[in-house]
Amino acid sequence: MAKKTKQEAQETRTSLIDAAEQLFQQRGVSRCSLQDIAQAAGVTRGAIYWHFKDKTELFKAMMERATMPLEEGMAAPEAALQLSLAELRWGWINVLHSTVNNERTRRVFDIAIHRVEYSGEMQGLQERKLTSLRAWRQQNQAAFAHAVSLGQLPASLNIAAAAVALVALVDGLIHQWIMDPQAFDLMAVGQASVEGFLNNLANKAPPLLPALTDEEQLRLSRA
Amino acid sequence: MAKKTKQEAQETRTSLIDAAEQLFQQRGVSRCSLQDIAQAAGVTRGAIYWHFKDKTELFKAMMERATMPLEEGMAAPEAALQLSLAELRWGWINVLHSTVNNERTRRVFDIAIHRVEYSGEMQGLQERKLTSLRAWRQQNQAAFAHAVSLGQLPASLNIAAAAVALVALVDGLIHQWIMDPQAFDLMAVGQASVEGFLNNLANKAPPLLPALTDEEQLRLSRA
DNA sequence: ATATATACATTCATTGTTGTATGTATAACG
DNA sequence: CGTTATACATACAACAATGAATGTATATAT
Repeated sequence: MAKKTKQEAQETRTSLIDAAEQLFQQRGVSRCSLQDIAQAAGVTRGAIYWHFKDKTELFKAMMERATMPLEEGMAAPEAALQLSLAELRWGWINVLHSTVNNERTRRVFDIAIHRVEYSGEMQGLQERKLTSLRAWRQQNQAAFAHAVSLGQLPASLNIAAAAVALVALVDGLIHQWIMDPQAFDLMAVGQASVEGFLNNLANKAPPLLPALTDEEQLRLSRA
Repeated sequence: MAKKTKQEAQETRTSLIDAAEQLFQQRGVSRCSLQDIAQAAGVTRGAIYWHFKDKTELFKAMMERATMPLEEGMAAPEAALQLSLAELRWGWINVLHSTVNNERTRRVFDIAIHRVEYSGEMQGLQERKLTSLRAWRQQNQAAFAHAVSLGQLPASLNIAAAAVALVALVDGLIHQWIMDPQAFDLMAVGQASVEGFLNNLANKAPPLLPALTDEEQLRLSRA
């Protein structure tokens, strides 16, 4: 067939990624062939092998297209040291907002969570995700440290543990919602949860529950 | 070859599931063949097809063997209505404990989270997971309702949202830890987080952060 | 205007995997 | 003690998917 103009080639590339996004979500990454993707995009496998080395590279391109805007939303590391709690909250709310309102983000989250195996060629992607997670934790921890220095949070706060927990909370909420979107309102519950969490960090109220009983401690110690 | 005794057959079945568990985690479910599994177990594919209908059934058997004890840990639904907050905490701590200390639980969590695609034949497993999640939420919500009726928690509490958040928190912590076990101490952070969360439910302290500014609200409303 | 690189389509060979069919030695059963 | 169901091993057929090789028409550069 005829050679396409550069712009047309870019459109082909885009529609290939679009098709992959759809099919990956529907059938799972390993369960849809390059033939399927090419056909859905209205081209042949030749086009895929022209634009991408193999399925893994196509997958990476798809992920990058969707996660790039989110990564930008995470401020530069130097700036993180100066992040206020209000800015931190704003960052998390933004992530939730784009999860709910951006269809592409939602689809790609679903793919990354449920439709791909992080093994073999895809192993690198898990490490990338890990790096990203650590960056989130670092940023939150730095913001907590800053808030402590301002006297906004108590010095006794375990900022590392708090950062882990907050990231886990939002990550968990997104997971739950992706799996079961009509179960709850992610924006509402998410915002309330994050604010409640931050509130609690400043809270020095007496514990609601007594410590674990001796018997409970004992049961835990028995492997 | 020779026919095995019934006990030997059960041992074969067990070692097949063992081998699958190992290989699924190492290479991902779709990336390891029945040939691989059989070879690792010291038998041939014939043995697999004798004990299981296909790879999906083998996978299900593997999951069930590992999650059964955990599901038992979740009390019966009638009992859930009477669960105290202390018992709720105990249940969560137990899940964390078995995540950290039971190697099989850890491996299967890793497989369920990172090494399998929930599509096609595996779709049913995601729904099973969903059912389980909803049960967890239901149980927590019921416990919160009970605590409200005892005056332990304020009547103004949104118990449904609180249940979602607590499940998300623990689920998120487990996810993070499975992905990056040396990043933090799951038992310590988990226990502190759960207790902090429960504490916060009873807390009526003034908010740490002001409401979102008008400009922030506006930015969210722009899709 | 010509040459060359581009953007694919087409074809082919190879391989891995699955499901099934069949073989077989023996444990279990009456 | 003979029969039968069992617990696999072996062999076979069929397909699906990949990657590479090749073909080709045309944008693009010179």
